[in-house]
Amino acid sequence: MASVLDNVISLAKRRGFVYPCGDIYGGTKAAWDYGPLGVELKENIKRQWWRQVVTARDDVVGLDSSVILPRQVWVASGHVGVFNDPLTECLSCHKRFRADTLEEEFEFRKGRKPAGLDEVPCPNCGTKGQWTQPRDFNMMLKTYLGPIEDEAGLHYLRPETAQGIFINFANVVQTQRMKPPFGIGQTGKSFRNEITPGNFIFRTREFEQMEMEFFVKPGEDEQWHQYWIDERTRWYTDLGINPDHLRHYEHPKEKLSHYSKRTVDIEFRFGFQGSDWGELEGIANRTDFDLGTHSEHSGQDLTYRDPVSGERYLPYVIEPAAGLNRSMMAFLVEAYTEDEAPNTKGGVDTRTVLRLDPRLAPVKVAVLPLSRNADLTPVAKDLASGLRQQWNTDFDDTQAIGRRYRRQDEIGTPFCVTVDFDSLNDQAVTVRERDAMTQERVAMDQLSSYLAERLVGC
RNA sequence: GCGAGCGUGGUUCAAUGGUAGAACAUCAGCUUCCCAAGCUGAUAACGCGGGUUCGAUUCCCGUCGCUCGCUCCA
Repeated sequence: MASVLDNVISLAKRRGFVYPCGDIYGGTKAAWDYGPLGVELKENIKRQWWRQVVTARDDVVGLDSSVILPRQVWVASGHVGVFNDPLTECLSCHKRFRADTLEEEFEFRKGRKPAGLDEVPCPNCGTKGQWTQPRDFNMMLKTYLGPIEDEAGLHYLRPETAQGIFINFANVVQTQRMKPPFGIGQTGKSFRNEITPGNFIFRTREFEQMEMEFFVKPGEDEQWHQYWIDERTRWYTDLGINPDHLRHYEHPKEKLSHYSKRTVDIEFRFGFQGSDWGELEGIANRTDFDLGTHSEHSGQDLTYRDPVSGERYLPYVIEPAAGLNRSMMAFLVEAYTEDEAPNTKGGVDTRTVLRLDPRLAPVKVAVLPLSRNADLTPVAKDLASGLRQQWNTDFDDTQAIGRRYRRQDEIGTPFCVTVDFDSLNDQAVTVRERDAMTQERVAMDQLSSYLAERLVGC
């Protein structure tokens, strides 16, 4: 029995949302390319995020920083240390552990340092001393700038977009005259050598983030944290996610990241095997860790001086960090529905409909001549090229009209415009709406304003 | 990276140690065609490499990819 998730994945591949990367050469592990419809959907999601978090506010500005950054940035951020764990694997049960943690725990229990890993039993299965050589698991992707591959050219691809914001904090404060509380938002690709990629586009080594760092006065951080948790949750529900399919996950204190005081995840009910829920977005209180560590490592004073009180402080940071590819998957899962629809044969068909919010739908309007015909086709083509200046518009005159409606339903197109033989006389067309399948006769010269009323924000 | 399972057109399924068959989908034509209609025709697959063999999609090995597990976290 195929799950909704399976159906969504197969629809995404079949209709050109997502393709396996490097397909013709056998593929690349857990990497995906976004097809013509996928890139539209992704861009639409990004645009809605940018609107809510950046342009619709007077206290947030945007940024687009480099993907490749020097090693020192990642030393300061803690990523070189944190993502460089020497891991060893039990030869018996194949569980992996941090080698240094194993030795520390041994010392804690026995009161002395172990002579080597040979002496340490596996915490999982108890087998003693059967370990692989500890290996570095560096989560960051390396590259070398300059033609010679040496240490001096060693750079990392960013594992998060956030650091690009922190190192530009002073630039933005100076040039934009920003005063806390204020934020800097950025979308873009990040890279992590995940141990366990998978679940379609949910976890990949190359992925796209939508992050915003909101700088506040210490002491005001907790209320702003809650504010952004609420704002960001509302964003998802406003774009059509059922609140029952969302939940908040509070990270337990002992599992918090090295930079975080409190983190709350927004999770979506994806319906994965094993655990249904998966994280869409983490909203972290990063305290003054980042500005502090960059002050220290760079030697640049990143404190903010309040011009009224004269007070100097290092702002705290509230970070809503969302995964674009994940949210695209969530919107697809949420939108996917199968209806029973009567067909002309007197039977019942399954009608697959992507009930995407019109703002997210890759195609807004499809223009369909009732049949391929020397009179109808040119009229419909003209109509389509007019609409295309404003909205992403499909034109389709193949096969039967019913089939074309279903095709558009499957990719979530909110409106289909049908040009028929009456149109040639009355200068009007039939507008068919996706969800209710209602049909309305609209004069051609009114069509643009008719659609504009129904495609607000697109 | 390790362990287990799996790889046949776009999708879902067949068959076979003697070079693959169907349905749906797609495309073209006919049909004044409003919810996957009909008729005719067409395109299209054994993941890749090696071995055994007269001959491999089938057996063996390797590799690549997918799924699940190792908690990675957007």
